[in-house]
Amino acid sequence: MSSSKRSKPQKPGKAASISDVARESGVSIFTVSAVINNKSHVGKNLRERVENAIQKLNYRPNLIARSLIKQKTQTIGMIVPDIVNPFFPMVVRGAEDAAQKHGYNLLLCNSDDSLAKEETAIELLLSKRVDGILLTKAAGEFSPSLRQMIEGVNIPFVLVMRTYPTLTKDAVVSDDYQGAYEAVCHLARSGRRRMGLISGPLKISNAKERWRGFRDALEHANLPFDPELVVEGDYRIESGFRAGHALLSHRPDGIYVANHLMTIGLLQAVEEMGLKCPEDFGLVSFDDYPWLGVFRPRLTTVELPKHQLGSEAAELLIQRIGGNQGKPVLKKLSPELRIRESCGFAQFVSGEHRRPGAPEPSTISL
Amino acid sequence: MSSSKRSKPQKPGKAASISDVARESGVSIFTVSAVINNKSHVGKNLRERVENAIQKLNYRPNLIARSLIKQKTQTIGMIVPDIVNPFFPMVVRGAEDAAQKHGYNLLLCNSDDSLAKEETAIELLLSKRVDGILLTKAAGEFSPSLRQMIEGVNIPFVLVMRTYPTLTKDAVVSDDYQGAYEAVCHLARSGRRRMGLISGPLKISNAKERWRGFRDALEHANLPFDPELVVEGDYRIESGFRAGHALLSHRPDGIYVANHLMTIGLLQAVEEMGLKCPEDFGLVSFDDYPWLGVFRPRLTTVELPKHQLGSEAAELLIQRIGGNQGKPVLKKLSPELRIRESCGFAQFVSGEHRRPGAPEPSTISL
DNA sequence: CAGGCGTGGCTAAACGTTTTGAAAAGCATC
DNA sequence: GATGCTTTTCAAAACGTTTAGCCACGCCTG
Repeated sequence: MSSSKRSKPQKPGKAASISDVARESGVSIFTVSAVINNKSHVGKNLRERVENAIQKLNYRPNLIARSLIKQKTQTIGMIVPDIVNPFFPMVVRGAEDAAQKHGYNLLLCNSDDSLAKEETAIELLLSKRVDGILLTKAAGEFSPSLRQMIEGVNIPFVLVMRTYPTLTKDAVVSDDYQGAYEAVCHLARSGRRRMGLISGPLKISNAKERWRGFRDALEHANLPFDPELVVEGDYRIESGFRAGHALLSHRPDGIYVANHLMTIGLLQAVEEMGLKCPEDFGLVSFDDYPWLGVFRPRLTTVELPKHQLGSEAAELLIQRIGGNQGKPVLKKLSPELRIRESCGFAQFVSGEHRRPGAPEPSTISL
Repeated sequence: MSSSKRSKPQKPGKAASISDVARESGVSIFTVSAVINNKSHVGKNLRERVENAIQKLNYRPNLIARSLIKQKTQTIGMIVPDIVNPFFPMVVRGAEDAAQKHGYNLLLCNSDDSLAKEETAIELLLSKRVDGILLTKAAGEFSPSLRQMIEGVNIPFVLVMRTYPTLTKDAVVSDDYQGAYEAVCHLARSGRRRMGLISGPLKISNAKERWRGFRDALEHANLPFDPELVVEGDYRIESGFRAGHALLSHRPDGIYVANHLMTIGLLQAVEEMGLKCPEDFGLVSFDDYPWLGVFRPRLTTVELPKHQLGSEAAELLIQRIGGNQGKPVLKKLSPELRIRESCGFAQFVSGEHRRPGAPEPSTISL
């Protein structure tokens, strides 16, 4: 109750500050702070007084001020190409869950796979002093100045889904090579011979990996690699549609598509051309989604552990933030081949309809 | 170059601060600050010296410190039930685009439609002193203490997609009543008589609105409202599946489903029961998605302007942050009926396949 | 030459926390 | 009563900005 030296009264519209609480309960700021962070060395008596004042004033510590002094914001920045691409929500969710668990929040940015937007986003995140950044890098190099910035300031980065040759940072990716390899091997096992690929942009690491997996699987199966049967798309629906037209005109009997959106485009092209899957060609796609249950034919896919990808990346980042030094780590998560109808491997396909949530009809964990 | 009184040297691992720049360029902190915020009153000479120093030190203003003094973080919090629900990514994207445009960032939280998680999230966002909050409210009341907190601290909220009776805040929603009304009218026009509804949780405003639209459309069409033909789901796939089984056993000849995920579940039930759409019943769903192009039959849907929903909400919020006082606003955005095959309104369905990106076969803007 | 005024720059206070170093208080021991 | 040891409390410095208030200077005006 006694008046401190320079305590100003709390303004009406403003949230209470720690000094308001101190004044209200007649103790010093230090004691209030101690109570908040419940340090042991506060007397029962005072602690109660302070807690009452906190209740009464509806006090809530200002984390901005805390961030300033602690030099930690408990926030991590996450940059994805586009949250609307159905691949990313689950990754973001995984990251958010892990972040949450450790008391971090997620500042989300979309780069649209544009280097310029990516740079702007990173600069902003650095200015906001996030504790670390999860980055699904757009294709292309950082500008030298940004690069210098990144090296200079000492906050950890973890690359998600895409590695980058000249960027020696931690990365959490799916084993895309393996996924593609198994997918194509499976097509070969089901009797396909003229194998086509709708690839992602080869400047992006995972597209390149899937391309390599495709190629090596052909070699392994003693099948020819025909450049005519490889079309590069950009991971979007429209490009899958165009690539589908281009590819199907060469009559492959097996197609592997490197992501879900392009598969949607492809299937539209397929219908337009009056072709049938799996009769005319076998199909394996990447990424699995709940709504695939409604697609006909049921798609054989290589499913990536999307949630895990996000959560492990966040966990790793948080470890780094916590001071865990050491060489950059490359973590590869195993994809999982889910065999359904579109590959034409009939014996694997159970006739009964699968209830939602029930186990997959056939699953090969790679 | 001259030594200031109490300037400490920059530590190696740390990012440069404004005082480092001041020392480097031999001016006061004030001048550096003026240059950064390019105030007019700085001489050309000094300005250049300062800019060089900024370059050299790779200086980047600390927005945390700025936030502390300006009492603005240039950050808005956004709480959605689950970013993995395909409805929300586009809404979030809309919000992010608008936020970005005005120099704000998005702090994203998932509530899983749980009141507890929602409260935790709001408290955290308030502590982090976001400038405003975009909220898709979970069903249920705020706890009194949180409510008091929200009223006390003076930051604006904008409700997204869902209003809430006892919460007099701004809201941006879709006109769900109208959307449902038109959907059901359309089913009636195409000759359906026994109309069924798979509804969302009626505690959620938009589910209730869609329910009302359904009921009134029946009345308008002189059709009976049969409680047996109304099943309440929870907006998830699984519930659509169960609701589908329950509903179809009563043989409706027209079904309106209140969101996309439940439609997926329904379609699985439909197949399992060996029924055909649109032969056995007409179907209209809510929300449109790119992958619907692959669904058969093509779904007639009521599309919501998802991106706009997010961006208008963010714009409104930012206006409020900017000090725009006034009564709470309720903004309703018009949905759009996209007629395809599933409603069985054959004459509207063009035979040719629609290319991606091409205009919809038939669109009725409500 | 006094007074007024714009220009360009500075000092210092403020924002709301954490934390260091020290002091006061309580208590047992010598 | 001095000494030492804990326990409890405090005042003040820091974090990196913005900004109000002030001052020195030069120029014009009367």
